[in-house]
Amino acid sequence: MPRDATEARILESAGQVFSETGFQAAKVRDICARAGVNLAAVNYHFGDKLGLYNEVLRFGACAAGAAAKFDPVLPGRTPEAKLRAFVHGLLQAMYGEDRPAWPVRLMSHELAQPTPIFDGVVAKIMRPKHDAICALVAGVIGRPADDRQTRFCAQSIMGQIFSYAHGREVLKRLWPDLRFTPETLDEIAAHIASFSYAALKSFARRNTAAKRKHKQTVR
Amino acid sequence: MPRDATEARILESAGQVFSETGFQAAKVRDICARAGVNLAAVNYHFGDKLGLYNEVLRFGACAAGAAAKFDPVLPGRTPEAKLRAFVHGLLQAMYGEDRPAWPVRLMSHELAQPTPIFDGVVAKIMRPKHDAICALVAGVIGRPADDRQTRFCAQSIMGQIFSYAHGREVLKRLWPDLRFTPETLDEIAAHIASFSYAALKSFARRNTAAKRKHKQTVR
DNA sequence: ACATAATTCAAACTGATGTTTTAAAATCTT
DNA sequence: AAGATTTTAAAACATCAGTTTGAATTATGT
Repeated sequence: MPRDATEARILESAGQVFSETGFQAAKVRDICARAGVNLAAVNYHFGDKLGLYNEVLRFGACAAGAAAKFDPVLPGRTPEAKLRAFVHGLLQAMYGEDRPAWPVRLMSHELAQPTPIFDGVVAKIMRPKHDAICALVAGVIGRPADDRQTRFCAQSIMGQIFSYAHGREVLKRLWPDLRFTPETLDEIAAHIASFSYAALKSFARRNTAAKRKHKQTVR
Repeated sequence: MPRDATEARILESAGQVFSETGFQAAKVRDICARAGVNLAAVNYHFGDKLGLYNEVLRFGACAAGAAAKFDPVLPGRTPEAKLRAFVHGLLQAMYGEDRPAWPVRLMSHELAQPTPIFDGVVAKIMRPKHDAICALVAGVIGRPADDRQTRFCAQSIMGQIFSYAHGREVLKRLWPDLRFTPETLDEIAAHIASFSYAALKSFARRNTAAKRKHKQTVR
């Protein structure tokens, strides 16, 4: 929500600087220099450094959240296709070529040390994704959406996805050749989807088997 | 490797403070106050703030790495049992009741903004785990250890495990009731192992089927 | 017990950095 | 176009925080 060109430029450079160094270590002088604006502009437009950070975080989270537009229904698609679309949407939002890289890195800092804004980000951005994946998982394994097994499965799927974001510095060292081209993104999404769907199907089989056995013993 | 009581106290409090706020935002005055030592002690014993941080990181990484003692052979066990032992070992190292919580949080900060030390940590601590899980995966799915599919599977497993560490602030908000008791740790390890093993087996089936088909067409 | 070295302490120092100030320039309003 | 308001500019301010200093204290070795 930048109101004019100056604020927009500050917001953009602030996103970069904050994401590189975190809130504390980021220097207002750096941000202003990169934005090509005067030092006082930050205080004038955003009150203080923290005010700017809040705005940046909200801005970045909204951008990322909006990018991961997930059609939870996709009528007529198989659960695996839905899962794959979901995973791909999130990966795209984080690693897409048209996406700036800084919102993800900013989130890494928030994960390490959440600011008060983080609550809102989780509630508005993460929670919907989480609920969507829980519903999808629940449908496949045949358990309620708030079931313990359902949640562990949802965590397993989310964990795989975000490992490519928050574990990128490890990945970069363990697998330096991996490039995040659009094709690779497709490949990763396909992998996570088929990996997870196979696991879910196995759980589904086990669950129905257990249910049948339970029926038998009750009878 | 603290040489005396003062250094040990500084190291301990520094671990806490650094893990709470990251390197830059951590204040030497805080660290010294918590340790109950004079402000100058840090510079006297560790040269400067960065020297202390290096020592803390090395100390924490070693402690965590040593704790995750994984017997990669475990002769006679099934692959799934091995996988479960592996997962449990890592979770235990990160969340075990006897483990201090700060090394994990410190790693979160390093993931967000690696220091030069991080290279060494990955090489010495992460790489062995990664290689071990790659070998295990390779054995199950019937592909080489440096195969692309193998690596994606390894990433999927590692991602699930570390999601409980680096995603804890999200998890805390999305699933506030979850408590990390020893029983829960067992439960999570069992879940990740069976989730992943089911996925791996499915890949194994698909791979052998593809191989057979390939043979057929070649013939 | 003494001398030497090692450690601890309180205080001061220095540079960095967020913020404020005051004036000039630009923009908008009527 | 004139005046008012908003925006930019350069410099100064004030505080915070890592480091240094030199004296006081404690430990060590002979």
